[in-house]
Amino acid sequence: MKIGEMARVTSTRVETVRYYEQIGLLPPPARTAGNYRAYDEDHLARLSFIRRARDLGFSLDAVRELLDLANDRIADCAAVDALASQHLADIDRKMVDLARLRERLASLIDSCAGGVITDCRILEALEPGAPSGSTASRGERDA
Amino acid sequence: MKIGEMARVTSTRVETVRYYEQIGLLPPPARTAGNYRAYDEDHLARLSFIRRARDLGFSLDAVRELLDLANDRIADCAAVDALASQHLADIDRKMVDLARLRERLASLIDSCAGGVITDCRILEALEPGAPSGSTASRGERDA
DNA sequence: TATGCACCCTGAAGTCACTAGAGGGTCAAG
DNA sequence: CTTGACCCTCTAGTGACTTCAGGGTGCATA
Repeated sequence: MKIGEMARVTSTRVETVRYYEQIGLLPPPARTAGNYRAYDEDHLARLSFIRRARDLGFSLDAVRELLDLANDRIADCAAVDALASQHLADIDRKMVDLARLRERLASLIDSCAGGVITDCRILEALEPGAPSGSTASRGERDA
Repeated sequence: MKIGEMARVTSTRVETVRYYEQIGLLPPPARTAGNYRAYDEDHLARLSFIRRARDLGFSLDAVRELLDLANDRIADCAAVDALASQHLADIDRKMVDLARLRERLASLIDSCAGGVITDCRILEALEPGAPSGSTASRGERDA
C-alpha cells in the first residue's frame, strides 16, 4: 500500500503520515524499487490507532504512551484509564474556560446597539478605564 | 515607564511585550540613555487593549483589526460586532466539539472495568476493527 | 516514442503565540 | 565596589502539523 492510499483510508494527509514517521510515531516502512513507501497491515493498524486517539483529542505524547501500553499486554489497564481520565479532566477544564469566555463575549455583543465606533460598547470594554472582565483567567489561556 | 512595570500592570510577561513590538502590534517606544525601553501612556493603553482582547480569546490578527477599527472613529460599529460575533461562533463551535469529545471519552472510560491490557475496552475502541466514533470531526481539529 | 498527469520523494521553512536560554549591559543600594 | 534586580539582543524551541521548492516515478494516452 502506497502512502496516498493509506492516508486516504485513515483520513490522514500524506504529509502528516510522513511527519509521524519523522517523529518516530510510525515505523519507517519498506520501499519499492522507485523509493516509494510500501506499507503493510501493521502500519495501517498503527496509523488507525493514532488517528482514533487523535480524534479523541489525545496529544501525540499521550498517543505514544497509549501505543506503548497497548503493546505491553501484561500491563495494568489502570494506566490507560489514568491517561484517559486525565485527558477528560483537561477537556472539562477547557469547557469551563470556554463557557466563561463565551458569556463574557456574548454579553459584550449584546450591549452593542450599532452606530459609529465612537460609541461602540465592545471597544469601550476593551479600552483602558473599563473594568477588566471579572472572570478573566490571566496567565493561562487556551493551551 | 520601563518594560517591567508595564508588563506588571497589564499582567503580561516582559518577553511577550517585546514580542508584540517585534511583530508590530506595539510601536517601538523611546529609549533611555541606557537603551531601556521607555513607554508612555499610549503604549500602556494599547497594551491593555491587546490584553483584554486576548483574554477574550481574540487572535492576534483579530486584535490587530480591532485596534485598526478603534482608531478609525468614523467606521461602523457593525465591523466590530461582526468580528466579535464571528469569534463567538468559533467559540460555540469549539464548545460543541469539546462536548462531543467529552461524551465519547467519558463513555469509553465508563466501559473500563479494570484488569489487564488485553481486555482494555479503551484500547479496544482505538484498535482497528472497532467502529470509529460516529461523531468524529475528521480533518479539522482543535484549531 | 513522447508527453501529460497523478502520484511520490527529500529537506527546509512557515504557522501561532509565545517561552526559554545564552551572553551580556545598566543602575541603584549597601 | 560589589551585589542583585532589572534590562538588552539574538536565537532556538514548543505542538502538530502545513507549505514550498525542486525534483523523481509510473501509467495511460496521442
